[in-house]
Amino acid sequence: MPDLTALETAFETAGHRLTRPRRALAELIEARDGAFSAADLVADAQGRRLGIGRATIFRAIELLEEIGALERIDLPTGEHAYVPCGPAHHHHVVCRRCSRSVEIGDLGLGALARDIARKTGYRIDVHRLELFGLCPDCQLASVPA
Amino acid sequence: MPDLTALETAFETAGHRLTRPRRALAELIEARDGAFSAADLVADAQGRRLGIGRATIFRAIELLEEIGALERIDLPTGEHAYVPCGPAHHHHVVCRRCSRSVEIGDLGLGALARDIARKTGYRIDVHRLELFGLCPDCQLASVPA
DNA sequence: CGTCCAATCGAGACTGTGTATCACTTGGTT
DNA sequence: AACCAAGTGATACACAGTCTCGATTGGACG
Repeated sequence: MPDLTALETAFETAGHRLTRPRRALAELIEARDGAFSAADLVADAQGRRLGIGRATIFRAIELLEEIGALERIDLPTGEHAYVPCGPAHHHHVVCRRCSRSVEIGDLGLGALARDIARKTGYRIDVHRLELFGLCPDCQLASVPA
Repeated sequence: MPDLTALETAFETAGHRLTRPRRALAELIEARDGAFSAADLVADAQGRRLGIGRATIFRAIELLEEIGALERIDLPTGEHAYVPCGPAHHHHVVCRRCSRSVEIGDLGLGALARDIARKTGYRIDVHRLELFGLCPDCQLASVPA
């Protein structure tokens, strides 16, 4: 059973069935190459008449999130988006135009969080850093001068 | 017209009318002393039979956010919460039990963002850092040993 | 390779958050 | 006191995400 994409493999290695809808969704997500909303995925699936139900799409997203193959991003608008990623602790830089994103490592944030814990007295369990801007391509495209 | 709370003052100085519903909401928010959801505020208002419409509550939250007197927090659960704050750039540490929160300054994050921009080639416009954990009080309360 | 069943699915009802509309009210200015 | 733009409440609406349930299926096992 070769030719499994990263997300398909993620389903399998986490001990979940590799069903037809899940394969199709993995493909759609990987074809997007960047952050996407649940609505994007629903639209993609409907557009290709794959016959995949809305609930299945939300369930797949939820599952991939639990597995750690997908992470939820909170856009500045308040909407949710999801971006494929590896399981290690990291953060994302998301292009606000094309939604392509890159992972960045911890970059000293863990130490910063400890520092903040010490100063505030809080015990910090979770931190989230998200950065938004323009990717190199979109910078070029938006500076016609 | 003395005795204006911080949020009431925020409405006024931003050039908006200080109406009865807005005063009441400012009071409710300040009484909460921490992060709250829109639903919390709706419940508070209904509980006190203030006769304030749902739409008015959402409009007040939106307005306070524009003014910079309130900031939206994206909880790890995906829900939205709001926390009163000053207009300067800062971040929040939120207690996941009691929702009380403290502001922290930039703490070198601006420099970190520039560093990330250089490494990734992205032009970074917005960054958001949110930290969640237990405040000192809730740590005490949850360690009965 | 056929059986089997727990995992999964699709359809559609439902909940909750947030927005839009519109006729009515009111703060605050003159 | 009069005026009117800003604001309000009721209500309908749009959309994200969840739940239920009967039907389907992946893949394990013989």
